[in-house]
Amino acid sequence: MAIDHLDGRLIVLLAREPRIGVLEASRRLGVARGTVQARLDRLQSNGVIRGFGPQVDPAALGYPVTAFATLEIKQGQGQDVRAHLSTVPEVLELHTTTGHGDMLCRLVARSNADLQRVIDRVVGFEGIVRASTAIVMENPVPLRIIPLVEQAAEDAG
Amino acid sequence: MAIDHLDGRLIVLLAREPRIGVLEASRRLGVARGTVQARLDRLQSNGVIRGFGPQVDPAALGYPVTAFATLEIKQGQGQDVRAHLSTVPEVLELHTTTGHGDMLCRLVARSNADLQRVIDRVVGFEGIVRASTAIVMENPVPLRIIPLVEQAAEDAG
DNA sequence: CGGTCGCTGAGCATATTGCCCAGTCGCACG
DNA sequence: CGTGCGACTGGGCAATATGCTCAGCGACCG
Repeated sequence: MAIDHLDGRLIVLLAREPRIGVLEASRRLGVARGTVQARLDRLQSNGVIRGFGPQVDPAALGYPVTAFATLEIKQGQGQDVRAHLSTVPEVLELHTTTGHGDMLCRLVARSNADLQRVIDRVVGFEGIVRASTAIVMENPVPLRIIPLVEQAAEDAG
Repeated sequence: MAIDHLDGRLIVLLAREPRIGVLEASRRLGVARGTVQARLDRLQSNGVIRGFGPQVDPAALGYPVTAFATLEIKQGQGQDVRAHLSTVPEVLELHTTTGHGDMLCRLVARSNADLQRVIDRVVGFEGIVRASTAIVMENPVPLRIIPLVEQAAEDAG
């Protein structure tokens, strides 16, 4: 669960240059190939590295509009709402939260007009009392993990 | 920018089994290796596939608490606030939005108590008028892209 | 009709992988 | 203090994948 400095360097290296293989990574890090193999295996079985799936840009797919919707759910309808939302392709992510709303979801759409269709589909479900949507204008900090990995590596030595 | 059915199958295949190479992918898809190579190159230069970086789980790194903070910014302080937030490792993502708040950011922390420290650091900056935080309890739909890719592939043929 | 484009199937040299081994080092434990 | 364990090293090996090239073929378009 805790990662050391070498783990941190490995993850950062892979994040920056994903195409390099184990051999090249071992050269960059100055350690033996077997070490990199072992570390990678451990990080993956630990769950620290969940996988190396392709990072797809919804905008390039034709969905340039992103929005966050805060949903208020009728008591006891949580399960149904989750099932409903998971069937909507434009729902990229769904969380249940504390605070004003009960759920927060990330949506994408083909345009602002299309966003209306998506929202209608999202909230067109009994159990959702109210929805409040915030459209994303800019994304100054795209989803990132490197700083946190470096932090974790330092904390652990 | 638009993807066809083969592109869609390729992306979905890579998302499900990232470790397979070009050759294995061509076998699974029933097309020639060169075709897969060409499609992959095109998808990457298109920006549809941004890369194959490791997907790191913050929880496994020791940051099991996720929260979303809505920030209200003093007029004209946007740039400074962005720069400030980008220096905080626990800020995984930052968006500027329409609606009640001006910005929405995703935070992680080592515990609920640690979240207080993170929030203090985030809002401890002149220019941030008010912050409202929602702690994530469950994540019924983790960040996903496959359904959207399938949708896009069908739309385009 | 000619030209272009995408896909196929193949070949080839090179690089990488997965797997094995013996040897070294640091360290905790008895 | 000695022992055993775990991690890392450096090497070797067969099998596999890669990057690259090529000719052929069918579809489409001007």
